[in-house]
Amino acid sequence: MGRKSLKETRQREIINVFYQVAKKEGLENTSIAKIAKVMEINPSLIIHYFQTKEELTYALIDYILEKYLVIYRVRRDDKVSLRDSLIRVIAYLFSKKWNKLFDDGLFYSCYALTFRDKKVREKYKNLTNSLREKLAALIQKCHDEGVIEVKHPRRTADLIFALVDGAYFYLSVADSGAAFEERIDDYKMEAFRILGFEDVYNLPSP
Amino acid sequence: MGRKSLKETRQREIINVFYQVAKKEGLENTSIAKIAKVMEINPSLIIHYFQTKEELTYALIDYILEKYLVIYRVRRDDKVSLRDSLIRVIAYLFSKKWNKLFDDGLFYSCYALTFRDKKVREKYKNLTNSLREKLAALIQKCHDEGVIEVKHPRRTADLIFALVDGAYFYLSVADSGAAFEERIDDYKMEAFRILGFEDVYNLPSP
Amino acid sequence: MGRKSLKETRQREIINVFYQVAKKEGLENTSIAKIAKVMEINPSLIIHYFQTKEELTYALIDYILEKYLVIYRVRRDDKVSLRDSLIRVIAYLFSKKWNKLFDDGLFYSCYALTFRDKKVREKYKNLTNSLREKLAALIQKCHDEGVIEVKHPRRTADLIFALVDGAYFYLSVADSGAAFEERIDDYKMEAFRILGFEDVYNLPSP
Amino acid sequence: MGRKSLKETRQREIINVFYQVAKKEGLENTSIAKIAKVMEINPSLIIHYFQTKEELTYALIDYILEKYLVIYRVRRDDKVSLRDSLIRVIAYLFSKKWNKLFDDGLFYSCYALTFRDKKVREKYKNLTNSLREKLAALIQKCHDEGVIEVKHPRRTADLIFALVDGAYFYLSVADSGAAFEERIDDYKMEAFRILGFEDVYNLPSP
DNA sequence: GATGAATGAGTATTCATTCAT
DNA sequence: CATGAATGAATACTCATTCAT
Repeated sequence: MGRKSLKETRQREIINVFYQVAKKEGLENTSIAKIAKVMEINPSLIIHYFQTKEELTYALIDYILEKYLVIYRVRRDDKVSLRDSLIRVIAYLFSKKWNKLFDDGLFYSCYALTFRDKKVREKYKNLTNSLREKLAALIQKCHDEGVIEVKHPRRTADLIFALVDGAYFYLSVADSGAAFEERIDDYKMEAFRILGFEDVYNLPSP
Repeated sequence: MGRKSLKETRQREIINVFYQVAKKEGLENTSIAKIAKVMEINPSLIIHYFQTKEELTYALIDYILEKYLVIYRVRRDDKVSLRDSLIRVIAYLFSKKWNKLFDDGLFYSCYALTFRDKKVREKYKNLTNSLREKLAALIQKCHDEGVIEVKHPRRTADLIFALVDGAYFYLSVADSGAAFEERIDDYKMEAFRILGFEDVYNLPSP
Repeated sequence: MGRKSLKETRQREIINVFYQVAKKEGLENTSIAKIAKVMEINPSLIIHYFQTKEELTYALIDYILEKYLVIYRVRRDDKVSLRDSLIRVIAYLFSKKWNKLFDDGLFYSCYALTFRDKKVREKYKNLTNSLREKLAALIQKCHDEGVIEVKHPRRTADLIFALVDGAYFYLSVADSGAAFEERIDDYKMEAFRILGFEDVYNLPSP
Repeated sequence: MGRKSLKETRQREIINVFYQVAKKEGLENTSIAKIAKVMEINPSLIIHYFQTKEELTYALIDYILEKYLVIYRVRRDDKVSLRDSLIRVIAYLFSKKWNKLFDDGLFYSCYALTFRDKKVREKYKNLTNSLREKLAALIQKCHDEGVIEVKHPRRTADLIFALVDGAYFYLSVADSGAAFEERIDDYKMEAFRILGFEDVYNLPSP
């Protein structure tokens, strides 16, 4: 009864193109018409699937934020020690790969919406909190098993993420290409110091 | 030297209103027409003073960035010891007052332009670098005079600013009001630790 | 005879909702999509039943006009004298009840179509004429049986309906609520005078 | 200082074209774009002069309603007796010329707005009232000078206008062309009877 | 220095409708 | 019988900008 629903796949497609266009031209310069043009469909079809531009933007933001939670999905490798697990996560956070998860310009544009849109704020809040909580949990575990000694796991996680965010914020503007990788290491080292890894030299690459 | 040209004061006025409107409605929703309406002048007059919207935006960004350099303008008080001077600066960086220098939403919106606009990137780069350099210079001085012991002043300054930027980035979404002030202290403490002030308890308020 | 086809009942339902929505939002603001939304059905289904929007509008107009013929359906009560019958009809025409038969705004919107749409004009023409003819017939009968003395029954019916239409036209804008009922009486009295009822005081309420 | 204002003349022009287009295609089918196309100007210019479609519609309604007050502007001819003055006005009200003052379809479309738009209602209310008041004043004067004998001038004026409005309402739908002129006379005669002119035969044509 | 006229491209959204399932 | 996909044209309105005065 009724035609086969393409809703989910179509919505994915649209969001994908939205992301691509916004990456290139900026969030504020990306209109429904432009997305439609790239997709070679009619603008009203996009409205058909998302009702309003607002809805579309929320969907984009969900799409962004989902990507970031990936980091904790990979772990759980029995052969890897807890210690190495933590080291890997930290190394990942300060790696090009993590930075490339999502286009920075777009990320900050969406982030800026946070200050005027409650729903967006809630979404970002959830992401940032769950990222920190999960790191805190890992730190706690390491502490419990004697791998490291940390008094306030959540606070420590917060500090590390501050370094991550602060580093990317600055380096995005300050350096491009080669210099970036070099300088990010300073921040990573500080993160290890905060955790009490004074002597981590040759880190396993993520 | 005669009085300031009408042009300059007019331009200031316009940028000021631009800032106010953008703060309320968002950068991308602020048009020349809206600014003109608030000022009760003709939109063409704004074009007359800035030629293009782009120029106007650059002017807004300069206006923002100028504000931040204020921090180093206040210092230079002979009665204050070097040590206290440094403590004050750090305390200032992690204070409500610093955070309130400029509207965050607008700040990040402008920052996002960085990724698509070379000129904007250059401006931000200059600001962030000069903020870090000045802090590095202060740290160096403190080191030279034996107040603290720091191996890489610039690297240390970078770390501290990463904490500043990372902290604000997170706290803007995570907490509002009271909680903010409480949690920012964790980051400040870490900054002091990085500088080697293990025992700073009662900090002079900035 | 079996039960009514689903088609007919569905069509009725749709027209009913059309009427409700148009009453609230205006004829020109009522779209197929809005009707469908209220009914929680698919817009295409409405098209399925009516083919085009035009057809749907014609159906709405039929629906309106049918209502008005009700007035003559009630009569035929053997115990009521001819004279009282006529008085009742007149009283009904100038009553709140008659006025409430159909939403005025919508009625005039549809009426306005008359000037551009031949079919609509024909429909309204049929309604107005049959209303007048039936009143004329009643007047004739009254005349024939000596109840009143009227030279040109149809012309008299026309005059009375002019008073009805003219009164509602004016009073709809001029007065709301209480004043309405009061002022409509002036017109009713004039109608009675036209018919030669000089002394009708306590009219039977319709 | 500044460019010469074309505002009033341009606005007139726009309203004029609005009227023409709406007359042909119906009020609800007349868009800003269509008006602009006919005028060979840019749609945004219309917005420049009227801000919103709503404003534009109000202006159209004012334009319509103004026309109707013309009737009383012509009079005041010293050589014409009061009696003839009144006869002329009545004859005018029931003449083709009065009917042609404004396109009927459009008039009723605008009138229909009355039921959903307070401002429009107020406008129509003012028009209908001032038309009636002015006729009432003339009737009063005629009464005072013994030309006619009328108890309730305003009520009488109301009845006459009910006949006018009711007549046009019906005849617009019922008859076109020749028959119209013939049948309108019945209503006119009734108006004269209401005023007590039993014997007006050869009326001066308006 | 300032206004208002005018443009043309662009915005999100709505509309009636067709067609496949 | 009913749904959802898809279209294409239309809507009011906003925008940055140019130009005449």
